[in-house]
This record gives sequence, structure tokens and C-alpha cells, in this order.
Amino acid sequence: MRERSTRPFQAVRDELAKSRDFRSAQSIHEAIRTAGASVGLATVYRALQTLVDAGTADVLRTDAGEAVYRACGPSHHHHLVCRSCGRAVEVQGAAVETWADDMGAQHGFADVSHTLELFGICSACQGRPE
Amino acid sequence: MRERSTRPFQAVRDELAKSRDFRSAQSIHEAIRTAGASVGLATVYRALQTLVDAGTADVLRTDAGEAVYRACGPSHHHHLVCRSCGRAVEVQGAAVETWADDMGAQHGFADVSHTLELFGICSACQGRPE
DNA sequence: GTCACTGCAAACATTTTGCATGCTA
DNA sequence: TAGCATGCAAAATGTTTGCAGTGAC
Repeated sequence: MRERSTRPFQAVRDELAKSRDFRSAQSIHEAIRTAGASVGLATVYRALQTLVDAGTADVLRTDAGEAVYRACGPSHHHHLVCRSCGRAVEVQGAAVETWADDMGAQHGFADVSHTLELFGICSACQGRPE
Repeated sequence: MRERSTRPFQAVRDELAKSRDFRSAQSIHEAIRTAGASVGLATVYRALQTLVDAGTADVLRTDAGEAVYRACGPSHHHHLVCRSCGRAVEVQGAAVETWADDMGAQHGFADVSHTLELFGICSACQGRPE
């Protein structure tokens, strides 16, 4: 695999790194275009997929079935996401990891993994309408 | 809202109740048709949506972005799902609920909810290829 | 010069919606 | 009979893929 030093690929990476929030592929595409660069939507999807495969980005699905992405380290963690502004905080919880393993063992399940996301209203958004 | 005593609606409800596993809308539709009844796919989606709104069914998204449904009680719980056969077990964990609340409080988030699913290989599927 | 990356457009899969008809109460 | 539920088909949405052209090394 050649180094991803191309402009479109970096544009996606930069756009993702620019904010700590979960972004949809479409909004990233739009942001890059608005910034003046011309990038294909397919390229955005391909770049995001590459980043996810590399462990550089996290992906999760909204209730609407839309995939949203966020620049993240490769270590295991979860997110606390603001329902209002989209701000996301990385959180870790050994208790949950242990609990998940226990549940698996208790029910005879092997190779247990889990998905976990928290949603709430962040302090900046509380008391603010919308 | 009038009683949902129509045949198509009950067919969906029954099909969902028939197994304790997560099923896609399409597979439910197919199952009902195979069973001899003629039901529209749109109706299956509408019925499932109704069940979810009523709190009678749980819905979650697969990595592929497909929505899967399962008959469930209205009380708060999570699922331990077999990656191989799809069997699902309801699990509860007060520790996790507490942890989630703590995390929210710690980061100044209000009204914290969470999504959590466990995936593994159930005892019946272990040691069995595929 | 080679070959991966890009961009466009078409293909795809899933889910939703419009509307005429059928069935329930 | 009145009105919601159904079924079909078309539309909408989000994502992936085929292929020819471009750019990096």
C-alpha cells in the first residue's frame, strides 16, 4: 500500500481531525467542498473506510442508519456524545469490560465483544434551547 | 389507535415472537410469505415500527446498516447475541447503569442514556465450524 | 512508466411514502 | 358506512462499485 499522501485523502483526514465530534460521510464531503476543494463523495467513503481499517477512526451507526465517523486512537474506549451539539468525549470503564466478560462466561458465550455508547446533553448545551 | 387485530399485523407479531433472535425486516417478510400468507414488505416495516413504538420490540442496527428486530419486554435490558446463530439472551447489569450515570455526571452531561450490546459465540456454536 | 488513487455515474440495498382498495368495527 | 390498514409501486436515502483518467513516486 502506497503512502496516502494524496490531497483528497488528507483533506478527509484533516476534516475529521478538525473536530472531536462524530461526523457523517456526507457532512465531511460537504465541508471539504465548501472549503474550496473538489472531492468525490466516493473518495470520502473510501478514505473513511481506510481510516477505520487502520484503527485511526471510529465508526458507529445513528438510529437513522447513517454511519458517523470520528478520529480516534486505536485503544479500546467508548464515547459520551452530546445529543444536542454532537460533542464527544472518550470514556473508559474497566467495570464495563469486566461485566461484559462475566456476562459472557455466565451464559456460556465465548469471544465476547461489545458495543457501547453513551448519549446525553453536555454542560454547554444545558439550559440552552435547541 | 384502533386495535391491531388485522391478519398481516398479527402475522408480523407472531413471526417475531416465534424466535428469540434478532431478525431483519426482510427475513420476517420472507418467512411470512413462505408460510403461505401474502404480506407487503411495507406493511412489515410499518408493523415493526408500531411494535417498536409500543415498546414491544427492540431494534438495533447491524454493522451492515440493516435494522434487526426482536420481541422484547418494555423493561430496560441489553442483549448478548451469538455471532454465529443469532440466538439472543437478555442480560441486565446494574453496574453498567450506575457506571453510565457516573460517567455522565463526571463530564457534566445530563439526561444520559446508553446503547449496549454484547456479541459472542454461544455454547451450542462453539467447536462447530461456521 | 507504473500503478494506486480519484471522480463520476450507475448500481445497490434498505427503508419510506403516495394512493387506491379492502377490511374491521 | 367511516376510517384505518394494506399492498403495490415509485421514491428517497445512504453507500458501494465499475471504469477510465490523473497523479505520485
